[in-house]
Amino acid sequence: MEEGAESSDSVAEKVKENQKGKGIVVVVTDTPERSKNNQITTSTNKFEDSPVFNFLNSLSPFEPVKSTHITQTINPLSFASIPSVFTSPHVSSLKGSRFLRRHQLADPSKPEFATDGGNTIDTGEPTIDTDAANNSDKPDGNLNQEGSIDEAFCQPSYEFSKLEVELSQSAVYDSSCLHSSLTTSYDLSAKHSLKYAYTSSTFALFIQEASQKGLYASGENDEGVNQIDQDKEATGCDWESFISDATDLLISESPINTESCKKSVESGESFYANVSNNMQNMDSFSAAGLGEQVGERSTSENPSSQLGEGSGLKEIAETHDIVAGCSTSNPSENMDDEPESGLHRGVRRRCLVFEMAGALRKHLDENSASDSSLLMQSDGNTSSGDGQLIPTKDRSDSSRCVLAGIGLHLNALATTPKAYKFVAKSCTSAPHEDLLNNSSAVTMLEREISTVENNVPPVEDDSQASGYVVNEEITQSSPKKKRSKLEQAGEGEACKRCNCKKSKCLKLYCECFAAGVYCVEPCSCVDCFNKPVHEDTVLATRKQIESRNPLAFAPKVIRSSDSLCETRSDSSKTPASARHKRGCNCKKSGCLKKYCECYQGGVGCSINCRCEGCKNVFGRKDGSGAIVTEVELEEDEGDITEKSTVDRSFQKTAIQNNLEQNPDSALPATPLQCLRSSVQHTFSSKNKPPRSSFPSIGSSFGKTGIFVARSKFDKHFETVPEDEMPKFQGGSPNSGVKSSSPNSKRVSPHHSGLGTSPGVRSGRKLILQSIPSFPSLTPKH
DNA sequence: GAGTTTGAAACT
DNA sequence: CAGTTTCAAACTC
Repeated sequence: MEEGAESSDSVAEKVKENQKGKGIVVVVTDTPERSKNNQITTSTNKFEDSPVFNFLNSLSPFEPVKSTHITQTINPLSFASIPSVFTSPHVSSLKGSRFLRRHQLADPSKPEFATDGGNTIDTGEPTIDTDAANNSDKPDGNLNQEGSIDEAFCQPSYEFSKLEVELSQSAVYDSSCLHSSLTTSYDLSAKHSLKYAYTSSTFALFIQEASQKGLYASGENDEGVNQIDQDKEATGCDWESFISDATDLLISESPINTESCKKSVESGESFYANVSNNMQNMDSFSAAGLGEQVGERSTSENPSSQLGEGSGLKEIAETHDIVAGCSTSNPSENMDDEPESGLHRGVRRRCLVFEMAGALRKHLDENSASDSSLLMQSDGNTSSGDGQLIPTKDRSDSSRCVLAGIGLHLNALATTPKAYKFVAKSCTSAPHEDLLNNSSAVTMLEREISTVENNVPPVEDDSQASGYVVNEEITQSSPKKKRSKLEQAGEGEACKRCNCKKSKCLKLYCECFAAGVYCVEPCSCVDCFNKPVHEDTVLATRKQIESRNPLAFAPKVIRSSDSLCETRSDSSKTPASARHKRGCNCKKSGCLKKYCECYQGGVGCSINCRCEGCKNVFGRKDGSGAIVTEVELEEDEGDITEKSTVDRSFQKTAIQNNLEQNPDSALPATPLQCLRSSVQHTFSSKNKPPRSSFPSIGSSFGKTGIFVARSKFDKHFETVPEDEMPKFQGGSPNSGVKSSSPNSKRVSPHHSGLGTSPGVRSGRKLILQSIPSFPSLTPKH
């Protein structure tokens, strides 16, 4: 295998053989561009002739290894191992210190692709040695970096905004690296020029084969690409802007490549699109993983890498160049292809960038990623693969967020007016801050949704829909709502969230926390720990609280039967359908003020209540109002359809009863609306939904993973509104909990939920199944 | 906006 | 489980 001594021809032959063995190579050679390959080979030959090459050859020991690696690397499974091989100093000699740095940066991509890259390069041709060396170096660097990356990822979503710029930059940088790695790995002998030369279709084919062979990395990339595209269309605006900015910066930085970059960018999209199309098979997860990794890398990016905040675009540009060089392997080669390389670079950047974005999104969307973990694991990041890592990272946000808020958030938001407000706030709020806030808030929601989806496949669609809806609200409708609420209602609350000063927003005192939502700007809390940054803390606290009271985050107000409403609702006062799970202890408010959770929730007091002098408009404990007994509840449960009616009636009654009300409240335009509408309507009373109401609703969902169900709820809500709720509770371990309430308050809903009406519940049962997602909330377990 | 009231949550 | 304290929302001025 010692190629150094061998003539270029012999080397070429070997390369061919190796390529064939790989299979990937075959594809390349087969491609129409084969001529290019020839060219490349010639170039490589030239390169071989070069003193540098000779020098490298003199260092032959490395080369042999390369060849060996190649074979090994071929195995898709052997990702990690390969990289180590080439940590030779050669690279440095050839490329100089600069490369070293970059390598690290560039490397990140390799770890993922490392196997491929290493193989291709090594097998490919001796000339490539430098590249291989680079690659080899890269992997190591990557590994190290990855560790740092993880941490970076851990950063909360909201912080993410801060990092965005850096990320975008770094992402670009990384992306280029990734690309290079991909291309290199696949190109093998063909080399970079060929890669670039390849049409997207060929490339796609090539990738496909590779992917089939087990080149997950490629898959990841592809997905990333797809995601990117999607992201562009869907969410991506921000990302795109970021990316574009970054790219622009980069481009500007590297005058040489500017045009090419632009072109590449343009073509790049299509290119990736093609690739993505071909690659769709790949696990989305893997792609996500890449994105994360990339992002992480970029973020974590070694300081050495220089992307450092201020550092500069220059460095980035350089890195790009370097990366490009790496990918192409030899500067000389690049020289030939420079324009292309430039283009590719640009493409890479952009694509990568998008990938990141896409990956990130995916993470958000796809939290599960269990599968992806495999891929990720190959990296060192892997842990990411674990639910944990994922959560920690962006996803962390998502997952964790989800965990933290999990279903609760959405539920709460959806159901509770506050939630609604919350969303609106984020949307409406001022641009910058709002964006950030929104992002965080949205992300949480999305994440939750995504998590829910992940956890509960069936619901996915719904959840997604809900998620989208939420987004829409935020972006579009929310403002209106906010305004309307805020203005009309005149309540500053819409914007406001919590004002915790001593609880650090880690206790149920905090509405946000109770609702399973992170605190946002509008919050005037002090020393707030209810933020993505402190996800761990939040989760831990949650667990604690839950351990004490499993239903702590469950909805306080349980809607039991609608039928009751109808029957009893006649009193008009009773939204009998719903009851506070624990009941109230009002002594002075007469259950006529929001101090009373029952009143707040728009429900009548029940047996569970220990209130004194109850005058609850919605129903008195004594029974004057509509008090629902367990039996009644159970009976009520039977009718799903009734629920809707009940809700309506309840809403009406609530509205009537409630002096305060926001017209808006009644209108849940938001995606969550459905839930809200049902719920809110009940509360329609004021703009603000009673806090309890939110948390209760949201919480119930959240923990159990109900969240997911929520989407269904929303949809079905009308048809089978309450049933779900009760079920949850019933399904939830705690259903009994309520009963445990101090006064032996029993939660009627509970009853209904549990055993009741089998027929109706079938649907619920499904939901309940999804509920298990609850664990998902605490992926950390 | 500051202060008071209120009752849930948390603590003992 | 009961009593007390802490807390933050709701409310009042």
